[in-house]
Amino acid sequence: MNPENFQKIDKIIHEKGRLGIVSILAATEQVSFTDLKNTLGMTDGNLITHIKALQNAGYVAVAKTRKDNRPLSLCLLTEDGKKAFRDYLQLLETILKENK
Amino acid sequence: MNPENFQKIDKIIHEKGRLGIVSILAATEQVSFTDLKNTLGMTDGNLITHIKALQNAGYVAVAKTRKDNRPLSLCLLTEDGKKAFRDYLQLLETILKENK
DNA sequence: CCTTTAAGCTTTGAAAAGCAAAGTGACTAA
DNA sequence: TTAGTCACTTTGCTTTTCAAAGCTTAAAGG
Repeated sequence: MNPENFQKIDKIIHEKGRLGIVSILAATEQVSFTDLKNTLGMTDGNLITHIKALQNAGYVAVAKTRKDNRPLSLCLLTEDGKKAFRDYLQLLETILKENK
Repeated sequence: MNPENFQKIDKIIHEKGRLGIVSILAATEQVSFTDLKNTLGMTDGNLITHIKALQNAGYVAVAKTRKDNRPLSLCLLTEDGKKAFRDYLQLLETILKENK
């Protein structure tokens, strides 16, 4: 049991909602705001707040495009985001192992 | 990738600080306030707040004893707490597997 | 045209959570 | 007696979370 591991947890990714967002982006490369919302069952306001937090951390980039004459915000993980997520998963695994 | 898993995460345990507390208690059965503080490197105020949150959730019990004429608060996981932690670890494992 | 409706975000403000500084109370050594 | 320390607790400030309401653009109906 190494207590330092807990302090190392990346709070940006660790949050429930954002963990969902990042997981989806890690699996799917590029996902729209609306798809994220529907998939995760989050409210608009909640989702955009978390996306902003991920953007501020430099983990997610948002490309504002249009489709069928409607806004279409495409979200994707940056390289930093991918690395942060890999590190996060790694750390979780370590913590899991220690707790068995 | 099952998005429901993220919503299932137990927020009480998921928080960084409390995850540390619960892990230690799961491994060590009974730990004093001061030992928790030193092991986790948390401030007094922060630690007691998290312990209270765990108590309110029914996950942790605190026995207030004395030793060498000083207060000694012994913390331990309740059965509910043990179960909640097991479930949490299980869920993390599932999430980890899905992200590989 | 001009209103209404809807999609797709954004803003906002209230509520909850996190955190450390200051406070308390019981002892203890000087 | 009083200054100090230990072991918590309280307090209040800051940050974060979250959903309701708002904004903007676009199509549909009259």
